[in-house]
Amino acid sequence: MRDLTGSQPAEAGETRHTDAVRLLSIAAVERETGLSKDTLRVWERRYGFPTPGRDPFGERVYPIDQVERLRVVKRLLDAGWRPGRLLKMSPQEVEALADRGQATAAALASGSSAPQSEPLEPFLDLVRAHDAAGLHRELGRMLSRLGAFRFVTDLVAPLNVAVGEAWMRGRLEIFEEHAYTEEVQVVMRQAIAQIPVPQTAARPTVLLSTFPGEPHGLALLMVEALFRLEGCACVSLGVQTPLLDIVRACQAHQADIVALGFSGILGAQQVLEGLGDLRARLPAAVELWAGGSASVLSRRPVPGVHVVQDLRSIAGEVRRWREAGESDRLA
Amino acid sequence: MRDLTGSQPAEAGETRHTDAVRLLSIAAVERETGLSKDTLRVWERRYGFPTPGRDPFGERVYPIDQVERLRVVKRLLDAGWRPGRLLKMSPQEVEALADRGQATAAALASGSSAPQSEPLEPFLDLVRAHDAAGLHRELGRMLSRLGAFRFVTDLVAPLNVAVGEAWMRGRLEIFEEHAYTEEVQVVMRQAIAQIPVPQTAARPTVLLSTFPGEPHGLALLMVEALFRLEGCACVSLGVQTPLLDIVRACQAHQADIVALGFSGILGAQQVLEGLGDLRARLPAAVELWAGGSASVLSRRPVPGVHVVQDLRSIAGEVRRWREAGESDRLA
DNA sequence: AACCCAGAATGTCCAGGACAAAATGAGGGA
DNA sequence: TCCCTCATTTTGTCCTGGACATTCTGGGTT
Repeated sequence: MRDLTGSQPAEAGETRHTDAVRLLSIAAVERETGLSKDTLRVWERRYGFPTPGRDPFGERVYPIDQVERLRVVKRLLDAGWRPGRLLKMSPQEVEALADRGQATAAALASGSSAPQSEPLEPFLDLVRAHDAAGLHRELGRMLSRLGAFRFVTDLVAPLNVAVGEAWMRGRLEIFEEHAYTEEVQVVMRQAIAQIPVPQTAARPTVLLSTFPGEPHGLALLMVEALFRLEGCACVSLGVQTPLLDIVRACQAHQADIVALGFSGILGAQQVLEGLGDLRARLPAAVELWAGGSASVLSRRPVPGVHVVQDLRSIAGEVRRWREAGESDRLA
Repeated sequence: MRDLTGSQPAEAGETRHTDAVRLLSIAAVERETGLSKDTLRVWERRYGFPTPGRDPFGERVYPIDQVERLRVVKRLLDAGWRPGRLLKMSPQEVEALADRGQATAAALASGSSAPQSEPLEPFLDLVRAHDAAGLHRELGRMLSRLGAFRFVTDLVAPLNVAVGEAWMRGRLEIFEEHAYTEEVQVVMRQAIAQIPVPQTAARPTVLLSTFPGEPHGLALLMVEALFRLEGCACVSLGVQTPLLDIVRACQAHQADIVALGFSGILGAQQVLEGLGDLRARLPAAVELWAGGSASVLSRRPVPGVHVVQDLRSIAGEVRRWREAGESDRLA
């Protein structure tokens, strides 16, 4: 493997070191940005950006700042912009756009659908202060104060957005984001453990997972908590389950609903193709729910796939399922 | 979109629908098997397998049974076999190999290092029965009965090996392994939560993570539990932290020990280079511990890296650190 | 306004060549 | 016998440049 992202031996010398840290191979950029190698090459050919250098073997090496710009571009792409325009703009213009674009998106998220989100700054401060214990304590406190439902919808969800945003802008180190995720996960699992388990075989039975390539599992925990609060039986497969295995698991567990999370790292085409494919393989009686921050979901509906726009709507949707199912099952 | 794998509407007729479920695009095969598109194409060119058909646009379509065979091949590949041999064999030979091949490695692992393991079969039966609730209950019971230490060393560790091996042999579906991992993770976090937190700033402070490309986080939880039992302060970054961020986190958290897990997914060279590089970047006073099932660790020692062969030895090693540190700090 | 269509834009696929990294195996000491 | 070294084979990833289905855009028409 010719990975230049930091696996050089220590003896390689300082220059090499510095280079290794600042330069990424095309595979690494694919991992970091979610843009496929094909796309990266064709952008270079067509639009003249990115402009990677070449290593001694003639292979592309991407400077870290171009990778960061690519990340922003990816975000704007998801927001509906088109590459032809974005890639001809100067880095400053792109930055400005990102600021503006996010402002509207943030307003949309916190203004209309999150009317009374908790103040987030104190938590971000704890993350930046590397105070894991303090973050844990404060999250636990908020869990007790708000209850599991509001904890998820009013605190964790907007906080995730804020942290993701800060990370994308370079306002947060990767390790800080990792530590945050870990701590939230601990508290989320604690929250789930506190939800009483229904005595009898509960319906609907919900199968939770993500597609391969989608490593973001935090949202899964949040959704699991909300389903559990509604008295559903949940089976989580963790992240990155191959499609064929989701089908098998659905059969094995007699699931009524398959719920999948999408963070936006997967390409639009991959998401749509995968959902369509899965829909075709699942029995028609099984509902397929998709949610998450990936904007493809709301922009292009997939027949037979139920898009959950807002965490808060899960309760209502479960009620819908129960009412619909009742009449079906009686028939 | 040229997807033939499942985005057909249900009304498209039976034949069409059957095709959609039976044939996968190269992107779908990549998703299902984890083999890259490049690899799939080059195998076809070199070894004559797989032998996908072509759709009306000249693009590869893989029959589902070839995809299944590719999944078996991928498993054997991970077990150390080489494609050149595997792909020239008949499907039957490959199947036979999947059964036989792992017997040796498994005997080696479970025979010597787990002298008084708890009986594992009941747990494997629960996994195979898809009884998540039962598995949860029994694990919880064992946690109470054995205590956290023996729960980790005598039950979870050998159980992980057994599950991994069962999967290798094709005795366990991927989704069953996923469900198992998820359930164990829940109980492990519960176990960790029960360990009392030391009042004062505890030493050593341990930073836990894995390298990029190493997604196996269960072992991290087990190690965290053992460190916590020894009264250490733990900061877990979750999996896949870039090397530089490990260094930064180490600095930010004033860690005394950096502990990394290796499952064997990463190549030998990547592991050794990464460890050497990290060692060079960390202050000399910070110890670097590496553990896990990756065999490289025991075969080739890295100067300045402490290899932890057995989970049971962590307690003793922490004691060693404290004693050594005491004299250092007094000096 | 609603609809439609030509042309531009865009992502994915293909072929076949190249080559570094990893694995293998033979040969030569300790 | 065991271990190390070095040449050879194997194997995955990257490259170039081309093709094309699909989606989007921007008129023009009903």
